[in-house]
Amino acid sequence: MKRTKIEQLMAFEVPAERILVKGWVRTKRDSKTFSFLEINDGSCLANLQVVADEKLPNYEEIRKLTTGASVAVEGAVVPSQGSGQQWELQAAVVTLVGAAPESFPLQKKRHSDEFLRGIAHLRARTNKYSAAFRIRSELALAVHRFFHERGFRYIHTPILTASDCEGAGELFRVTTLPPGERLLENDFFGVESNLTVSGQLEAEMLATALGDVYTFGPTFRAENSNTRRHAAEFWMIEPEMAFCDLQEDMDLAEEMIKYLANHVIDHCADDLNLFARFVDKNLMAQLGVLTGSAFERIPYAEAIRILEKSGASFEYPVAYGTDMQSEHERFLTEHHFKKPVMVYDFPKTIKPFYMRMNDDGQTVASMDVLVAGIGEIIGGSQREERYDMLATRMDQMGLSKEKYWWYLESRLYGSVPHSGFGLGFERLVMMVTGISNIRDVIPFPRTPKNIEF
RNA sequence: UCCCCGAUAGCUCAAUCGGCAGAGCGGGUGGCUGUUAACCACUAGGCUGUAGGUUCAAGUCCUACUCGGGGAGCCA
Repeated sequence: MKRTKIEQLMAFEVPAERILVKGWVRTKRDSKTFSFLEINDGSCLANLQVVADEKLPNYEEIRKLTTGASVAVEGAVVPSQGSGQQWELQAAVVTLVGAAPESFPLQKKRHSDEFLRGIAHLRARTNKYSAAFRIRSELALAVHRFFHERGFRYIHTPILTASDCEGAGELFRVTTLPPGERLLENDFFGVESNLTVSGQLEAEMLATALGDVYTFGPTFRAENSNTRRHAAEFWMIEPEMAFCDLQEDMDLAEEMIKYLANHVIDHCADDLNLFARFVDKNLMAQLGVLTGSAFERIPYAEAIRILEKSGASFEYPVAYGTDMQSEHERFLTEHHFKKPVMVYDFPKTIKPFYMRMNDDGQTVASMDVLVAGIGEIIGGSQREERYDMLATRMDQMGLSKEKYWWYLESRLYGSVPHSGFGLGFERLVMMVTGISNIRDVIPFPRTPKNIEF
């Protein structure tokens, strides 16, 4: 008999004579002559209540089942006599698939996130983490749907690269040299190579061929960051659009965030409800603001003026020409505007070489999207498409035009205005679930000194 | 990397001024009950993160280290 997933069973409209369910025991309650088993198979948040009667030939064994054991149950789906669930499974056959000794660390009680991080191989069996990873899966699907519906092509950019100065942080070296060997010409690629910190430069090449493209893949940063919103390995979504200016870039960023949030609201109601009840009481209100209001758009210079006139006391001074600190970003999005804010046209001195120079010669066509609780969730820009201007900027910032010859050359042949941005996928999952630590939205997170699982 | 906080039973946490190491949950045993964070009784479970130091006496005070959390920087 083919097994029925609990998610499907919960949607039954009429009883069923015989079905097969397989899953893990979440808890067991014993009566005098029978036992209730709560079975979860990961297909949804809900458990299935199984009624196992003492007449079953292996009832002695069932009586000894503990939390964590895996079982297969065959029986009839009937309306539940108790309240709390519509259906229950009247067991005809209960088979123990894998026992769980009393050392099983997950109990039917609340555990701390810190404890669960130490048992990452088991924590997905809890309500909170299975819900988080189901939402993560659903969000990934929604990303592809969003772009597909708009005629974007999904492209795969290299994970191994020789780029070493894209201005996006420290790099993980990749080598096949034995320890101690230092001769780069003997290395696999013959040059220094690293894990990618961004697929943007390659995505630009594809955008100027396919039109609208996006990447969605792993990204690696060797920064020694110890915060709740940084990981050494994370997934990034990077759309890149030909014939697109900064305004259109911001339009897409706003539309995308709203689309993704709405998708989860529409498709993950049960899982989302868990987070709204137990993780972040303000979650639904936050998502309402996110999906229901136009994002504020202000130039960097105006953001600085607002901060200067705010009267708020900041630990770090507000000054034109410097990067905004976390506290400044939080003030803008959480206190001043109370909704997502897009800051654009940053001074050229604090942004990378590839961003398009504005007519004022001082600012570049860049933008950050700031949201409450997370901070910067998107960073993007219109790219410098003018060959001479790009070459000048590379010289000014000390980049090798020889090494990036192909990037520069793309501006020589049919160059077009184009724009794109990077969206941190994990920060998106955090935003939608209210989970406050990035380590809890990645099944097996990689952070400094943490690669055990 | 810097600043702050923490580490006590399998888990979540108590332990007053430095004075006998505690509870709930989970485990085991027995009871009760169409139960649903089930309930009731009994029971086992500890080198208080590691290494030093102060003291008649350290979970508690001091030093170093390890691990964890929060904040900052870097960014997505």
